[in-house]
Amino acid sequence: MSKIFVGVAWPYVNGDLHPGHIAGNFLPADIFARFQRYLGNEVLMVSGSDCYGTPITVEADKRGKPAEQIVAEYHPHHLELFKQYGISFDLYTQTTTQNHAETTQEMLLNLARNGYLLKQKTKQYFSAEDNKFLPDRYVEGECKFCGYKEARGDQCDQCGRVLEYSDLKNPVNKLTKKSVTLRETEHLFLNWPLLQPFLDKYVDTHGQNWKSWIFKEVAGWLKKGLQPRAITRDINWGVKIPNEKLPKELQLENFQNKRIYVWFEAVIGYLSAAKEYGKNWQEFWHPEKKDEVKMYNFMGKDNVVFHCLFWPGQLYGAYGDDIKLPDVISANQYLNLEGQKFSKSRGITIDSLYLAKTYGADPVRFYLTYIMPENSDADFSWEGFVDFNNNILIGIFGNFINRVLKLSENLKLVDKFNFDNGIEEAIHLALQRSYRDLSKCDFKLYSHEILLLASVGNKYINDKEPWRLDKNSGEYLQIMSNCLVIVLALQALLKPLIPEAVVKLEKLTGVEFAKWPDLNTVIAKIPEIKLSETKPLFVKLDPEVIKLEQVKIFKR
RNA sequence: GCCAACGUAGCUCAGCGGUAGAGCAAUCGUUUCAUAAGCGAUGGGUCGGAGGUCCGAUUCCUCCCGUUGGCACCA
Repeated sequence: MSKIFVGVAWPYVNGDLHPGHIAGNFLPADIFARFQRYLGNEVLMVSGSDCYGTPITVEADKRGKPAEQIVAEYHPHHLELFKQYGISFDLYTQTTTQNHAETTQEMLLNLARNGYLLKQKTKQYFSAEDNKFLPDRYVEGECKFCGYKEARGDQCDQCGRVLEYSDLKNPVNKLTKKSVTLRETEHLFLNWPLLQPFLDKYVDTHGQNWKSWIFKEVAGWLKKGLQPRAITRDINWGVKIPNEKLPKELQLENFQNKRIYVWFEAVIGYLSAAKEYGKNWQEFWHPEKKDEVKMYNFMGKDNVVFHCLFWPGQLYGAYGDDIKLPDVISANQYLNLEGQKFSKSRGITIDSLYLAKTYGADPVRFYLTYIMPENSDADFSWEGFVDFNNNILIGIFGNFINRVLKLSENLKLVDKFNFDNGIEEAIHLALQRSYRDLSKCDFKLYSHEILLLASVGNKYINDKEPWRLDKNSGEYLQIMSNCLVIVLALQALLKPLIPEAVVKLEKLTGVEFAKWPDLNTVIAKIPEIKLSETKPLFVKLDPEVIKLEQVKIFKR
């Protein structure tokens, strides 16, 4: 038995999560965690709400509420969503805990002690009337490139360019429209050039386990050379700087109005959440032998550099060889909706909770995996979903289960029978390939593999036409035994993907698999089968659903 | 602008140096055990564009076009 750490990128709590978050982060992580537990490994799966940073304060200002209240409002929404989708976290916490603050400060102090921090002056927008610095998001002005009047301090929404300070004309405070000026401010920086030799080596050894596009992207960053990066900023919402504990030369003026930067702090949640979970967290993060633990991180493509470079760099810089580093970075591209980006403000979205409640968590989980954006952006379309539900999930998979169970009623089953041509091999292959795909985090491939087996089953039963035979004949028993092994194999294979449906299926067949089985284990279960009255596992959808749901998205 | 990824049948994608593949959709045929599901067959692609390397390129190289992410104060 080995230990498996599953860390999922921490989402902001400034709004509800859309199906893209599920497909890109939470679902792959959950399938993987369930798979590992199913293998008998000890899994610790954690994540939590990323509570700090400007997106939260922006939302808070917009709504005229304190940031704490935004967090308090959305965090429970996320918890409810995970419950609905069966995302099996061992702990889903938030970054506002005392434990997280202490862990973050400890890491910062360690980095200072190990000589990886610098103090540097930078320029930042300053509002004289408020007597405070403003994050770039709070500043707007005219874009130098396209003339757009409401360009944000960091980026122009019209032409999409990243803006430097000199690129924004007539900058003003977005909220009060009073003009702002650039002023010098003092911050702590992480001295990345000092950590680059370590990261070159880390990526060289660990990058083999990553998808090639991730590896190439990270290699591109290293090739350009890392630059020092600020780890504190002028804001009042965040983890406080342990200023008095820092060496004199690193102490900051006016530190009461500064906080630790979110990019630096949020990832530390992987470590602090493990501590909060308690028990044997040290065995995950400080194992006696490094290869007793495998550490996996799941995220969207926007987060790659933070997990592939910055996070391992922070860990190594603070703890040296005394800490476990992430092994596998599994990042996904984005999910679009009906060919467009998800956008809450433009209404291009689906209420994730409604989706699972209305259509069932399992059909949605299966569909999202079937189209998972692993190597390129993918598209959720209602036509695609209904088509998948009716023709693939029910037509191929559900229907096969149903017809076999109906035909097998009242049969006396034994585990001595002969496999017909190709059946044994098809099952063996499905078990073997699914194991391989899940181990490599190729979830889409895994879902396709399973459907292939159901398809083999449909062809087989069609060729054999058992309904023409005498139910008491040996040949009938033989055919149905072949079919039932396929059903049991499907049941076993689908456990990490559609847990609720598998529980229903277990009740129908009377068989359970406590551990990921091999072919012989599946065969051995045949005599244990006790069929209950067969009921369909999934609900067929009226194609009218497509239009009804699309109207909700495109009503404006 | 720079660093990367992606662009293959109507749709979703696999293939990544040797005469273009799968699933779904479409058309035709067929079965009735099954949620009118299943099975078989057929049609459908100058593999984003232009050059280049090679006996041979969807597959390697260069450039271009389109989409996406990142580019250090969004994480």
